[in-house]
Amino acid sequence: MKLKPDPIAEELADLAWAVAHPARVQIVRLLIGRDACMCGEIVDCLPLAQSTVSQHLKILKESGLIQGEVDGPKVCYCVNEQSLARLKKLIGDL
Amino acid sequence: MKLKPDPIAEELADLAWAVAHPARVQIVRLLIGRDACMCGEIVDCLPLAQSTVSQHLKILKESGLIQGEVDGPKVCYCVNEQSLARLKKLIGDL
DNA sequence: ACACATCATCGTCCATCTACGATTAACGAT
DNA sequence: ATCGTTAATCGTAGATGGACGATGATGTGT
Repeated sequence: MKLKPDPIAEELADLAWAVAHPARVQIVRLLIGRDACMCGEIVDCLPLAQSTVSQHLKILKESGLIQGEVDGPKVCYCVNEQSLARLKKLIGDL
Repeated sequence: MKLKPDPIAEELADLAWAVAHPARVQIVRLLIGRDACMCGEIVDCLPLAQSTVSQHLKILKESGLIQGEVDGPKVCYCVNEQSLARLKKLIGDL
């Protein structure tokens, strides 16, 4: 009767968690819209301190939804299409 | 350049937040699978205390994803198809 | 009225989130 | 080598989440 720990439920929860904050939703949409974006631009677009944005980026990175490429002193972020597709599928299949 | 507070980002974040926990994902799937379910059954299916499950149900209810109908001393929960569809659309449109 | 069952709420504890300023690390340019 | 830029990390503070047991509220049945 008891449900077992469900890996898919956890995967979905983790991905959903990544977008469970307005700032992170905006970051993801920003990256989708622009295809790629430097960290500084993202900071400029949000009413948050640089360190706070960096934390949100870290959360998104850990979820796999986005990835960052170091480009000299800058970091260029873009969405990970596979993870995004995975999120869409898991939600869509609910 | 600054993004304005985005109502849709907040709506998405709120709905995503509702399913940003494995137990809540399992509850939602349970309700989808059974179409409707008493609170007690849900408690029996999860390895959590009754009060904890009740809290998760409250969160899901506040998000709009599920709704509960009082049926005597029991409460029958079911998914709110509209909210679920809304979540799917918001995620799908990302 | 009373006992029982069902579920919500309260109080508590610990962990994590969110936000910030300050600092550090890494790189380019002069 | 040093300075300025960029971004991550550290440290901190306050708020919230998640878990539980205990209690309260509501309704059913005897």
